[in-house]
Amino acid sequence: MKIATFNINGIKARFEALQAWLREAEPDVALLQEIKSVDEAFPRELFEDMGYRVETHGQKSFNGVAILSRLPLEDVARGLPGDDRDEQARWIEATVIGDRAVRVCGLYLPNGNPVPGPKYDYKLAWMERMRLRALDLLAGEEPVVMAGDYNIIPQDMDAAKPEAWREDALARPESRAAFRRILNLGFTEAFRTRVPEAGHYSFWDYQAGAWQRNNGIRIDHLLLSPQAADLLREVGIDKEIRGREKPSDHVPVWIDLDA
DNA sequence: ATGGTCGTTCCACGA
Repeated sequence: MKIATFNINGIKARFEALQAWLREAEPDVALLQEIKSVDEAFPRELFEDMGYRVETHGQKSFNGVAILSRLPLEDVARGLPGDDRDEQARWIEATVIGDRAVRVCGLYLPNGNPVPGPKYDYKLAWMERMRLRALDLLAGEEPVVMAGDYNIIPQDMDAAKPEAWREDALARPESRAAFRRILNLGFTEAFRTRVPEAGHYSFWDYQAGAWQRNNGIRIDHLLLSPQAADLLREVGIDKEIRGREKPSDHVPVWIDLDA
């Protein structure tokens, strides 16, 4: 079961590039972030015609997450529990029925800038809510994959210029600690556990020729429950996508599970 | 050393 996460930065601007990547990469499951679309405006037929089931959790203009799956989905749930007043569309879950059933969570974690401020407070509060949801999911003792745009640079080795991110919400010690609190529950960060070297990124800013200078950061992650980590076969980042016409500023990150 | 770019929606904001 190949599962990918991809922040597409707007479905209207990206559907052609997304279709091209799906045809080549052939993921069984694609967890999308920043669809920037309400559910009714998402061009679901384009993907259904390619054999994908489509589940969206959108909102107008900003945020929005989706699941594309060519395997059956069960028990779709929308929204991160823990705050009924939170109207931002950043979390979607479903159970994918492959050789094994895998619970997948697609997430778009708040950016949190500027620091300090209400957006940073929201980020940290959101991460605590995510930690509680992760704890619940672990109790099921089943394969769980939580994947998406975490807006977290886990370590300095995950940035080409770590000093440039020192005061940024993506790299602040409190942000990194909140990320580790989730990992420390017993999750495995799939890419880092298989690739120990620095210099692998998933995002390059549109500005200042970041791509051309390889000034990137690694902020898109897949976290595996112990039962999912047992099934891990392979990891990858589809870096070359970033060099194409009309790219997202993120590229797909994926895993292959024996499931 | 600095500024720089997109996407969506509407003429600004978020990243």
